[in-house]
Amino acid sequence: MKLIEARQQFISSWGAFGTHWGINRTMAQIHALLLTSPDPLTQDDIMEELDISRGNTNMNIRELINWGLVERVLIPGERKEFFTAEKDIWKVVKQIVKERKKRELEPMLQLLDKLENVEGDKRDKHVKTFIDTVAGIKKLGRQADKSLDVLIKAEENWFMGTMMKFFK
Amino acid sequence: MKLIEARQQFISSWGAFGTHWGINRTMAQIHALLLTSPDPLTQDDIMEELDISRGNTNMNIRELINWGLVERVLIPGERKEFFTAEKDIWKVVKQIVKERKKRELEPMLQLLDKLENVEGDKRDKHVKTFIDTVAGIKKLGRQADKSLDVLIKAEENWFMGTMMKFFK
DNA sequence: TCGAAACTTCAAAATTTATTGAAAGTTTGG
DNA sequence: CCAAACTTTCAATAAATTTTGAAGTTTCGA
Repeated sequence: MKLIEARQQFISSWGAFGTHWGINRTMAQIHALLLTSPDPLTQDDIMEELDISRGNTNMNIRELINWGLVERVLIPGERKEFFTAEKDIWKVVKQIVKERKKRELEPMLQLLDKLENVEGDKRDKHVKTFIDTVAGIKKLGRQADKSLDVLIKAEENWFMGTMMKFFK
Repeated sequence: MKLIEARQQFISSWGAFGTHWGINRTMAQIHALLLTSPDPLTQDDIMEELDISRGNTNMNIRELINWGLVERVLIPGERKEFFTAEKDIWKVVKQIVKERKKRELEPMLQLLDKLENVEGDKRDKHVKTFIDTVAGIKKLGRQADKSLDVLIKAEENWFMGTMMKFFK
């Protein structure tokens, strides 16, 4: 398979993959493009490669920067801004975990705390089922939260090495 | 907070939560409704509680059954079918991990295997960056795949207990 | 300070995804 | 076997999301 073809397939699959994870297709494709690009690209490069509009490109680059996955690069003597993606996949994973934890897991845990204090008699099976379900999710959620904190701080070699050894 | 209100909030939040994870709102809401329901419900109960159409309800129940999160229950003397959700959250998590691994991670790894065999000279930095990126994702992906296999087979107490102790 | 290049914004349009509801299909009990 | 009760399907519709592109703003060099 030729590079051009392989790269296109990677970009397109990464985009489709992203949509299963609540990330929009274009954002994932821009990320894939930058991940496989040896040098930083300009907004115009990205527009052209992916055949998307200026506005769309701009918005999604900005969003990738918010996620900490892409950064602006200034190239001396160039007026335009260039963009580059973090290539160390372990760092990428940690960054995504960190953001999603903050944006999704933590608010959910806060909500569950509130919901657990529902009024009513636990002898009522409706009340009991509700409280037990919420408590169960909360317990697992808190454990996951702590485990993810460790992952976020860990070095790849240590974390993965230990995981593999540990779980044989 | 009253039960009715708390439950509505739970259902609605679970639905919103689902949309960030590639699960449609209604499917997540039906799941939340069943999770917090002490007894099995019929399709009509679900339609009424969530105020959605018969077709929509039916499709999403079927999808939840495909995911292994909900099952049909036959109640003696009743003509209608009843549905109930697995209440053990650890089992729910394992089931979701198992399905997503199969549906998403495994196909992605297969693709990466193929893409890594791109033609070309590694001294070309475009080729090199592409191969290195793909290889990096693949390596981490394979490790994640194995770790998830362990999780899927594990008991909650063992797994979470070890995680917490281990990572202190 | 000005002008052009670069960047950002956002309302409207296009696309994608979810939902409805009526028709077709099944199952069950008499 | 028939009719009633229930379930499933799917084309049409509605809703949500993404994309566009042109107008507006900022930045930089001369």
